[in-house]
Amino acid sequence: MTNIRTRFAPSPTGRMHVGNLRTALYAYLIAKHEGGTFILRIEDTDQERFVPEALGIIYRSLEEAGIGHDEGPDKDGGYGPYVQSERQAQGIYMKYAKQLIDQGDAYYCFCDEERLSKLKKVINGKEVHFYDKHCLHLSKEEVEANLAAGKPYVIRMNMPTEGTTTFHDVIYGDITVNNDELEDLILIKSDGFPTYNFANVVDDHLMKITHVVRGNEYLSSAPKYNRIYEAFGWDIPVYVHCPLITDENHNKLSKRSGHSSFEDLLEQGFLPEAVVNFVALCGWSPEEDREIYSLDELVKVFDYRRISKSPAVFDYTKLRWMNGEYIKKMDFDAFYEKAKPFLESTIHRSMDLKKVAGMVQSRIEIFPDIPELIDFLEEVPDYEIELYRNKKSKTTPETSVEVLKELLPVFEQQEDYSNDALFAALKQYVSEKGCKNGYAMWPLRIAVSGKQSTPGGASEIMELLGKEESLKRIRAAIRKLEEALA
RNA sequence: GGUUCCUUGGUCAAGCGGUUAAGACGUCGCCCUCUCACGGCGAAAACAGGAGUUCGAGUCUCCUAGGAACUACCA
Repeated sequence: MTNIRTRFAPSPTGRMHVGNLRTALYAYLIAKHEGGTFILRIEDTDQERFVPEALGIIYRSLEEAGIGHDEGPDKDGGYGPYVQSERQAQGIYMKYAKQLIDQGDAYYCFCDEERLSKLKKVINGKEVHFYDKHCLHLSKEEVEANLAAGKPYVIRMNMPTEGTTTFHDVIYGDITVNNDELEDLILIKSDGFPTYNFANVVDDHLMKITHVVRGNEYLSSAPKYNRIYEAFGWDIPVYVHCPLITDENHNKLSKRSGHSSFEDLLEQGFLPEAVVNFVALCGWSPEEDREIYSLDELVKVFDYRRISKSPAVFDYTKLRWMNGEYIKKMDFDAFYEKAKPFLESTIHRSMDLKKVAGMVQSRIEIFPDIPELIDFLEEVPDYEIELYRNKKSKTTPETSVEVLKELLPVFEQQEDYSNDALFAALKQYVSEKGCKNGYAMWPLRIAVSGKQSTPGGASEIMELLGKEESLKRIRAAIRKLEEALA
């Protein structure tokens, strides 16, 4: 079996779209599953859209995702350079384009914008372009004269107008189009840079890419690329087109959704492993019935033939769930380190933050969930006394004052403010009074937290708060209730 | 408009001619429980429609409908 070589070929124009992340992941998994080579190539042929920071984003994102490349701009594997602008500077693309011209498969085109715009049509509010092969019919002399005069030009592929072209995709099968649908696409732009179409084909061949993994948006143009391969007489790689990832409206996931890029997600408090896991399952499913996979496990089980054809909606809610699963499985110390900033920004009084972290670990899905869960530890929020009314515990504001007043001296005398000791004291009170746990626990919890639900119960909260603050809160609650009931 | 692709519950999806049509998220209910969460158990919820082929179709073919992508000197 030949060595599998796949590549991820982003263009440095901004943040890493989750669709791109998934493409990178699949390309990586396909290679690694077979012990192959994964290559990073930078497609910076569009100077206008190029943003320098994007390079850093690409490296950082791949690293955070754990998707390491074997070859790339920073790791020469003998197929460099791995940046297209550098390859362009070496004249690689022009050399191949000229070969095509010599063969009669491509031609110079001197049409200016004015002429081109006359070929545009607007159908249903959309601009539709087509090129009429005008410059194909230029005589050799005319071409020479134009070139000598320094007239700007592009190089176009001369597509056949009769017959059909078929290409094969592992996911979608055979796709056949009529050749008259094929446009004479531009190979080299007037600034001397290659287009994506051309650079991609040339580089994939030169870098011996065996499996081309890319988004489904290229599916309809794929037959055109086949013509280029054929004109050169090159082997056509295995195509793996991945289905689109869409938003809830089934449109291409865009920046407007607020979570379209890997960086967005990390900023929102998601763990990179969780995002990778989630994105792997967006458009692919394992043979076994299971959801949680580490990257290494994915490498083992990934079978690209199980990639699905239909587009997948990006389910933010499920991502949150999955992130929660990863958080619950985190080693406590690691969790604490990640949670610390959120803990410290909401709690300023002295308290055992590790205990707080422990209470919160099974209750959050992303780290930014922490503050609103524990804000009451810093300060009791303003609350309605109706909170004291609880059907199941059979409590009302009236029963609550009574209980709190009876409990106050108990806790004033209590010296050991550990959870266990406090809970024992409460149990004793409950059994002496002959009531249900909740009858006492509920009002006490409300008194010290001011919230309907809290991470941890009354005694756990009091342990964190300590004696002084706990008593202060109980007294304040009694006052609040008495005033309201008076 | 043209071309291409897609179509199983709200969402991700399994299924590859014979199943009570999995599972997960979400939703709801119950249990556990000092509230909530975790955990456990359970429920509601789907083969877009129509013709064929076949003893038998979610699975194969065709048509219709819906959706999406592409249709750039962007990738």
